[in-house]
Order: sequence, then C-alpha cells, then structure tokens
Amino acid sequence: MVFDFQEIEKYWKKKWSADLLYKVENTSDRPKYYVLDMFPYPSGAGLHVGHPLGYIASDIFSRYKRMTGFNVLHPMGFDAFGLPAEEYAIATGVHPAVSTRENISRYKEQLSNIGFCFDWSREVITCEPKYYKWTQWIFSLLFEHYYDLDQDKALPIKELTDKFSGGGSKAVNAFSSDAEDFSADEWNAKSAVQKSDILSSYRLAYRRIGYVNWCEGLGTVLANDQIKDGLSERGGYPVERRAMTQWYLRITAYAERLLAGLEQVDWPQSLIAMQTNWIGKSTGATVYFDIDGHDEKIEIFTTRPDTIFGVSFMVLAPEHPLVEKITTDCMKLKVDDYVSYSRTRSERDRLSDVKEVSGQFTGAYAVHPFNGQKVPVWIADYVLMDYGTGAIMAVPSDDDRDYAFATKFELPVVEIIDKSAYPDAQRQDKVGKLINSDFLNGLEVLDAIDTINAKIESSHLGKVRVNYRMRDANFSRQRYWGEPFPILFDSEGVPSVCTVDELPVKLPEVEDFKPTKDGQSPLSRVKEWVNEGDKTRETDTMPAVAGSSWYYLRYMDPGNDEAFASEQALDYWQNVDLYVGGAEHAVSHLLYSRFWHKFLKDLGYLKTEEPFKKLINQGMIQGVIEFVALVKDSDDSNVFYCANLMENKEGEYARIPVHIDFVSQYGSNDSYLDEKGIKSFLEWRPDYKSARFVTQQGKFEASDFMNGKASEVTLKTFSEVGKMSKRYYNVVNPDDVVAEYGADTFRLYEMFLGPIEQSKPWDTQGIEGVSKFIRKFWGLYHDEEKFMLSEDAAAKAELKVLHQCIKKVRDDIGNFSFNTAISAMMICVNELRKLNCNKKAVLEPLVRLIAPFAPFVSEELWKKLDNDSSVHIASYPHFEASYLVEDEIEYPVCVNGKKRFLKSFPNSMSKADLEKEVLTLEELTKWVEGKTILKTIVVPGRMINVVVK
RNA sequence: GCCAAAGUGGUGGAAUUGGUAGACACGCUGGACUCAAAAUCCAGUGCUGGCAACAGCGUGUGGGUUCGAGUCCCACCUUUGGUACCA
Repeated sequence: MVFDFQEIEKYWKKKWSADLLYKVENTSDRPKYYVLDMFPYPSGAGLHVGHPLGYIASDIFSRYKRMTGFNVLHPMGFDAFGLPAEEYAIATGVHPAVSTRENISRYKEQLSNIGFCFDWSREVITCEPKYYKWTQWIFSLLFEHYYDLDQDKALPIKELTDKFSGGGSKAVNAFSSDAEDFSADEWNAKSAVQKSDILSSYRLAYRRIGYVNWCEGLGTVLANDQIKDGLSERGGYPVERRAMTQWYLRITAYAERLLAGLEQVDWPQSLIAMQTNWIGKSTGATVYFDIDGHDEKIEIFTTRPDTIFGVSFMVLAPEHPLVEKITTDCMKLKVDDYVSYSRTRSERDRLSDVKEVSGQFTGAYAVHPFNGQKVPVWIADYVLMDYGTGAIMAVPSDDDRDYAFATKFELPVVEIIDKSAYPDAQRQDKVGKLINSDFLNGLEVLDAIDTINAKIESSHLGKVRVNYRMRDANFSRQRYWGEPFPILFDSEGVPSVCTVDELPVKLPEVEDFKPTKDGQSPLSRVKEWVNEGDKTRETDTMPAVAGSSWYYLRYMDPGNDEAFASEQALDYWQNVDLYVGGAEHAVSHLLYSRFWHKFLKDLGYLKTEEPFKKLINQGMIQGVIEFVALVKDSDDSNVFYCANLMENKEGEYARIPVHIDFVSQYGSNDSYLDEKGIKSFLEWRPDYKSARFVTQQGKFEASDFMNGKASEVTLKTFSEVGKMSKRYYNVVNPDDVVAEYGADTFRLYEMFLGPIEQSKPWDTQGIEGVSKFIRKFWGLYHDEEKFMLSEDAAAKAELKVLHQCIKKVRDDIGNFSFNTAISAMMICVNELRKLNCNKKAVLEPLVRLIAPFAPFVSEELWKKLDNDSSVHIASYPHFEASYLVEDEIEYPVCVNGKKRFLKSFPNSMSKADLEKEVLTLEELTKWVEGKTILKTIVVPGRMINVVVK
C-alpha cells in the first residue's frame, strides 16, 4: 500500500492543533520536566536546516519523557531584538518591528512543518512590550540592589544607605568597585550627586566610562564582529577605541557563586571549563608603587608577588589615567603617538600579538617598595585597562611577555629564581628557589608567596586579593532596536528608575535608525520622548543578551501582566531540566542567565540556584560556500577563471560567492557551474554582464552563455565549509526537504547524520536510506493493498528482535545518541521483514517505540491499530530482559591480541573452564606451534586472548 | 595568541568506555524483475598481494604504556567554535 506522507502530515497537523494535544498545564499529578531549546534569532534568511537539529533532538526527548510519565514543558519563542534587523532598517527604511514580525511568521511556518510538540500558547517574543516590560523591571531591580558580602546576596540599596547614614562606609561589607571611606556624618552631608556617584560603585547596574569600537566613518560603535583588520567591514573605515559612559552590570559580584554553581550542573566538561576560564579566578596581591616626584601611586595586581625583587620596569595600559600625569615633557609627543596608535588596535589584536611587542617609555620612574630602586614606567598595549588594575610590575626573568619586552627595549633582566632543580620548568612555572631577593632568598616559590604576602599586608604596601579575569558586562548600546532603559535623569544628572506601573518604557518611533553624529543612540533625536517632565530619559538601549537572560522563566507563565511569572508557576516548574543549544553560547548567554537567575533567587522570586540543570550542546550544521575565482585584468575588466587553473595561486584572485542553486555537484570537490549555471549566475549578477570566462574548454564572453553559444562548457568552483548564511547564498531551507521526503524522514535524517554534538556540513546524500526505512516500516503493517496484522502470538525470535531494539533505543535516548537509536530501529525493521513478521503483538509496541522520532507515520499507524487517543500520550514500551538470554556465546579467540578465529561456547561455561577449553582447540595449534603459551586471558562474554612467545 | 572540541573506508558515521575496527546508511559493482526505465529485491564492497585458501597493512603524524590501544600518556599537524557590541 502506498505511503502518502503529504496526506498524513496534513491530517495530523490539523488534528493535533485542534485537539490542543501539546497544551501544557501548570499543574499535574505527574512529575514535571522542562525541556528548553535556545530560541532562535529570526533572521531574514529564514530557518535553515541547521536550526532544527537541536529542536528535533529536544522534541524526541520531550515526547519520550511524556510517554514515560512526565508533565513536559517544551516551549518555543523568538530572540527578536538584534543588530541585523536594525542594519536592514538603516539600509531599506523598513521598521525593525515590521521585518522582525515577518521573519517570525516565516520561522513559525517553517517550524510547523517539522512536527514539533511545542506548546505555542506559551510563545515568547523578546521585542514585544508585554515581554520587555519585565526585562526592564529586572534591570530596575538590579539598579536598586547591591551585593552584600556578609549575607552573600543582593540587598536593596535602601539598606545600604541606611547603614551609611548610621555608621558610614565602615558599617558595610559590600561588593564595590571603588572603596571610598567616609563617616556617617560625611555621608549625610553629601549632595545628591555625590551620593549617587558613591552608590554607583555599589549598584548591580551602574554607569561608568568604558571603551568601545568607534568608527568615525560610519558614525557608530561597532561589534568586534563588524571589524576586519582594524577597519570596518562595511565601508572599510578606520576604527578606534573610544571612551564613552555606559551602563554596566556588576556580574563580578557573583563571580564566586557563578564558579561554585558549575559544580551543581550536569553540563559538558568542555563548557564548564570554558566558563571557569572565562571567570578566571586568580589569587594574588595588589601592591602600591610610589612614583618619583609625584603624590600618586601606581596600583598593580600580581599573582606572583614572590618575584617582586625581579621587577625591572613597570607597564601601564595606554589608557591608564596616570599616563597623562606622569609623562615627562620630553616624552610627551612619543607617548601621545603611542596612545593614539594603541587606540587603533582591537583588544583581541593586543592580546594575541605575542611575537611583536610594542611600548613607550613615559620618562617617569616608580620606586620599588622594598629596595627603593627606581624602575622606569612604560606604557604598552599588552596591558589592558579593564583587567586587574591596568598596570603591572614587569618581571622579565619569570614572564614571557615581560621578557620579550625587556629584550626588545634593552631593559635589565634580573634572575631571581633558581630553577636548576627543575630542568623541564618553563619561565612562568611556579617552581624553584628564590635568589637575589633579600629576605625571600632560599625559599621555594610557594613559600615565598606566603612570606611576601604577609609582609605586603603588615607593611601596608598592598593587600592580598582575589582577582577575576571576568569583567563587568557592558550593558549599553547606542542603537535603536533594543529595550529602552527604564531610567530617568534629573537636572543634575542623577539617575532613577521607573516604577513598575510606569513600565514598559516603549520604544518610540524614529525616522532615522542611524546613530547621531556624536555616536548617541537614535532615540536621543526624539526630544518629546527624551524629555519626561523635568527629567530626561536614558537614550541607550539594552543589548540582545538582556531579553535572552530570563526568557525561560517567562515560558512558565507567558501571559501574566501582574508579574514576570506567577509564584505558583515558578514554584511548579522551578528551572530547566534539559537545555539544548549551540556551543557558541558557551559563555555570554549562559553566564548572564545564570547571573540573573541567582539575582532573582536572592530577591526571593526563585528557589533554585541554577537555571539549567542539564545541558547538551548541539553541533552546527554548516553550509558549503561555493566561490568562483575572479581576476582583475590590467585594464580592470572582470575575468572568471576555472578553479582548476587557479590552484596554488592563493592571493591572485578574489573569491566571489555563488548561489548554490546554480552549482552542479554542490558541496563536492568537483563542484562546477555548467553552461546553464553560468547563465543563471549572470542573470543574478548583471554587474558581471561583460565579464569573460577562462575555462578548460577555452575562453568565452558572458554573451556566449546568454546566447547559448557555449554549450558543454564548465567552470569549476571552490568549495569551502563555513556558516550557512544569507551572505554566502548557501542557505538550505528545511521546507524543501520536508516537501520532497516528508517531515518524519527529515527528522530522522538530521538525527541519523551523526552524534548530536558534532558539527558537519549539510549534505542530502544518504537521505534515501532513511526514507526507505520509513517505507519499509510502513510496509510491515500492510500487504499489497491494505493494512493487515495477525493476532497470532509472537515467536521467540520476533520478541528477541523487538526487545533488543527497545533496550537499545531506551538506552540511546537517555544518552542523547539518536543516530545509533535510529540504526537500531533500522536493524529491527530489517530483521522483522526477514522473519515475515506481521504480528500485532510485535508491531504494536514498535509503533510506540518509534513515535517520538517519527510522530506522523506512527500516529497514522496507531489509528489504524484501532486506538482513539494519540500515540503521543500512550506509554513507552518496556524492555523485558528474559527475551534476550542466549544459550551460546560466540567468542573471538585472539593470539597475542590479534583475532584469529571464532568459537562458540555455552553461556554457562565458567571462566576457568573456558581457559582450559580454549587451549584444546584444534584451530589454535596453527598459531601456537613451537611457541610457549604464557597465559590465557578470558573476558567473560567478550573475548579470549592466548599469549604466546 | 589564549580557551574549548573534532580528525576512523569513496561518503555520513558505529565500536557496550582498554577487549572481534568499519555496525547502520549512502555510493559503487554484479545479478533478478522489466520491451525499457524508475521502484523493488538478492549478492559483493577498508587497502595491498593472490584464481583461491589465506597473508600483510590499517583509526591525522611521530613516540610510549599494555597480553591487548580508535579508546590511556607525551609531542606535533589540520579543521571548527568562542575570545566580552553577531545571536
């Protein structure tokens, strides 16, 4: 009987949605299970075949959990604020809200084709006012709280100010960026502006100066992503680091808890390692160095205070505020030059350039706190203003970069650690005995650190301190398409937050989506919005990470207008049991969500410490980018060359991406454009209408292809694995695959491609095999014309095949090994076909077994099996071990670890008997003749190894 | 540069975590059915040598541990992701 997947899918899609099959309630007598996907950014290119990879995995798991007795929450929504929609608006004038809405409806339509069990009534869209109202509300709470170190949690600012007026700064043990000391009286006498300034070093959301990538040519701040080799990707204008006042979130207050929480979660080790490294906890000391002839001191942070007698120079970040003050007149020009130069360098360049060091002497000298020697103060861009204190003591003998610097600028290198006892030790290793170091001489490094730390503290030269590599998060964007801050400034510039009934602060309409000339957000042009009574609004907007930091909570109670979610809903769902998403979010999104979750817990809204209990990284499905080689002639006309003719000529041609629809043998090494392909390319890119083509068949004009005068001509293309993206014209739409093969096949195929966490380029080779499997599966239940099953009792062999499969599939789902689960199902169907099995006793459980993977075909068969309710709420088949018991086991017999022959032994035979028995085998004599048998190794049920010499 | 991951047939991948390398699938080759094609079915398919039985080699490269290594250790090479304003 024919398998008409289109009819079946159409029927069940409608039926499921009419029956509200996937609607989930916030109460149940079943245990809860929350499965979450990282929601997509709805880009203009539409959903591509890479997106559903994780969604299919989580969908299978959700269905499996539902069939094994859980109340499963499996929602979907959209991360809808973001840069691409804004850039599209700048380019075309189309409002981001409009293009975003269109993109979302396209995404939803595409998603609906794949048979996901999302509860769409819980959809969340971050750019809608009813959602971002609560994003703004959480921000306002961050503004209104500080981190109390005694209670180890966030507390209201009111408690802080109460303590200040009662006992001054001494009354408080709080996390702050700037520890100014004052008495209660001094506090009470301060002006509103002064108080606000002090409080901003305590608030969890605060303003300070930060550095951004400013592009004068485009009049805007750029993401690192938009910069290539120090120039803007669009337009190629120079980019420099510029100081701007920005909002920040004090995530560093939570550094310790973010670190500790990693021990509670079931995440991939690699991801935990990445977050641990990102937080970058280190213990060291801050030390103050006097500056010769100045009152100011240089504060440095070092993890190697033991090396202090090896200091031969100091280095400040070029942005360091002291640079201007201490630079001597005769060095001023050179220092200014260097500071401007370093502004043109991105942070990443500054950190990754280890071969080439650069710097400039300021003319000033610092005074060594222990031996009083004068050490020169340099500036260099390998020191970053945002890390530690923005200044280091340089110890060339024990630090690679300091050493490279000292070598280049001929600064002294003082040996202070004798590593002769450790011949393999590297320069930075913390081993050896101290020399040339006064009172530290003779101590091992670790002891020396303790000794010097004690000395630093007792002589008030500095403090022992824990430092984090992680920095506070810049939370300001000078852009339009993001959440407005719920912040008002009074005439003196003191910020305050809007109350909850003033929220949401809606994004105003603007005519121009570009930032202003001086880099302000486009919102600053909307004067009637900015001026609110005698106050003015903050015109920056929040970054895209804002909305995604808490969306998983909103799914629990998405319609709530009184709260971000009701207490009951939060209490019931608690946190996410399984989170599936790409490793590209390893740090930013996952770290900020954890931070917000902990903050909301401190305020009593949540009961759990961590938002995502278990996390699975899905790999990316990459695209193959097809390029043609373009060479510019001496007279500047365009000539395309066949890729074959351009091999090993890297750099002599430009790579022009071609739409993959034009390419024959797409994705293979032999991909090419045929005559038709070149014609399509020319119609698509009319700017090349006068180009010429050099192929293996000869030289041709563009017109030859348009007029059909170049038949049989082929132009090879370059193929490169990369992102699937609109800009490379290589997006493969799942709709097309679903239309051709059906949703069940598409789902199975994506899972069958390989392990879920592995990345791989998209390739439809092999989809036939999965499609064939579905048809064979369907065929088991039908004879030539109709559905036909037998009521006979199942044979032992049939039950064995079934239960082997049940065991494997259940185990594999538990391990998220879907590709092997599908293999097992293929094997099962193949075996049952061989056995000519059409017994209901076997095939009925099989439908339930396959249902989470192929929801449409199994639902159809379930109905044919005379069931009224859905297979997706039936129970999952149980595994019965007794069906798998074997009488005999076939052992591989190895000699010296190499397999030589197979031999069956009774299952019941003991290890000792096997050892004896194997030596009597005739087959063995050939391999042991003339040799001594040393021993026999038997691994019961697995293998036998005879060791000879 | 730093952090993280991955390299297994012509291709996607499997291997119970130290125990038969290549399951399952694609592709390819041959055959059946057919006027023919498609679909379907059957057989073969890591490489080298051999008519064959069989033997040798084989999991990115080079070493090491072990009765036994795709799996563990050391060094290296290549690819991918992240690197704080892409999401």
